[in-house]
Amino acid sequence: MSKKERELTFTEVARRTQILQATTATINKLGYERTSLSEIAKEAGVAKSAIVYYFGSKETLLMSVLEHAFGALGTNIESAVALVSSPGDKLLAYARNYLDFIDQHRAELAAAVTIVVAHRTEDGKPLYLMENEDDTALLQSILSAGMDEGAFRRMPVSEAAKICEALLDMAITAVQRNLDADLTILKSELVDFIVSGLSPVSQ
Amino acid sequence: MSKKERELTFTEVARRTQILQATTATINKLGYERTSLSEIAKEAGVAKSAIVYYFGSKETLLMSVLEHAFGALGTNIESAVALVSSPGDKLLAYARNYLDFIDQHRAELAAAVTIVVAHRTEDGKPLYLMENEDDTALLQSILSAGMDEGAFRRMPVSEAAKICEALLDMAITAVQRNLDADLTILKSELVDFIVSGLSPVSQ
DNA sequence: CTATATTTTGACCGACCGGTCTAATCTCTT
DNA sequence: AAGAGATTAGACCGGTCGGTCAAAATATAG
Repeated sequence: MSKKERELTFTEVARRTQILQATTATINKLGYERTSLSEIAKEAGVAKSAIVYYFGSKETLLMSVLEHAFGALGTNIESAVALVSSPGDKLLAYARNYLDFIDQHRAELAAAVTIVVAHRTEDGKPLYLMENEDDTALLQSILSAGMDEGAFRRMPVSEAAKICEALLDMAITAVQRNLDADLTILKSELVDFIVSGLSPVSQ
Repeated sequence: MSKKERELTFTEVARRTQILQATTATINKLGYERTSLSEIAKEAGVAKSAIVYYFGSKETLLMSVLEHAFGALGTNIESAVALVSSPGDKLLAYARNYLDFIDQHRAELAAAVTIVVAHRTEDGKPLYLMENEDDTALLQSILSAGMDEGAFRRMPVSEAAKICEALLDMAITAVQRNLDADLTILKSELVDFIVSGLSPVSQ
């Protein structure tokens, strides 16, 4: 029963989940810089070497937190967008699901964004400066289709997508500031501003 | 001729300027995490202890970089806004000066924002999560006046100001990604989006 | 020139980091 | 029960960090 044969043993899954959750909690409690392997181990109630045993390195652990959080967010949005057909509705579904998901998964996303903002790759670059076009592919296709059929005003699709993402991400920043923040007003105003900013009849 | 009597000796000003510039250069070259006192000293061509001699601590040095960059930005915007009278014109002056200043002081602002995003205070909180309402006081007053006279649509002033700031800050992120980035399109689209998003006749 | 204050340096310190290693323990299979 | 592999804990390592310190170098003043 070696590790190679069985992909995931019971204890392995349990420990990994436990450590991932402890990592999220530690990041939200202490911030990125103070989140050392020792602190995560203390939070999880295991030895520091247990973390390395299950994740190989701190880097891998942090990337696992990212995959967990953003993977769920992406899946959620994709299925929500697929339920409607017009670009206007798709954009609304995208924005509202994005914001609602943040609202409902505060700890995971706050920790994930803390990592994205603070973690550096070997060459010293933070992850948030390395986003590629693929990350906004769905949004870009919605915007592009909407501009073609006149639902949105004409503007460079790449810039429009970045603007929408930047606005939606404001909700995560708000949660980072205060995990219990009331997002009601912000969510509503962000959706309104995006719609208004893309409106073809404005001015 | 003690330091207490004379506020700023000649060599003191020169060394401080030299070290501040070396700090900016090192941050943009190596990123925040690798910017140690040793690296800054190497870049400046002085001993590590000379930095501590002139700035007291790394923390104070980094805060000095911030004051230098954001102080100049704030002054610039304030005088530009004061030149026009209508809220619509003031908002345009605010946005365009903000973006042009970024365009023309890329190194200083990229380094400053890198610090704001990555540096942690004693309690582990990053500076960008500690912005207070005062930072957007001017913008809020412009937006408030514009809503009162119907130049902008009605919406919560605090949220509107945060949204505008977030959009304008996209230009700094672009510069952080690439110090030589062409900001022409982004600047223009950001101004358009802000105007469009605040337009009272949209929908 | 001498003495006094300022500036500069490099060796050094304690703390903490991510990660390794070894030995002990636990959990199965037989 | 026994042996094998999986799991755990804790001591330990090399390296880097921010910062200190005492001495050396440099200027300034009388």
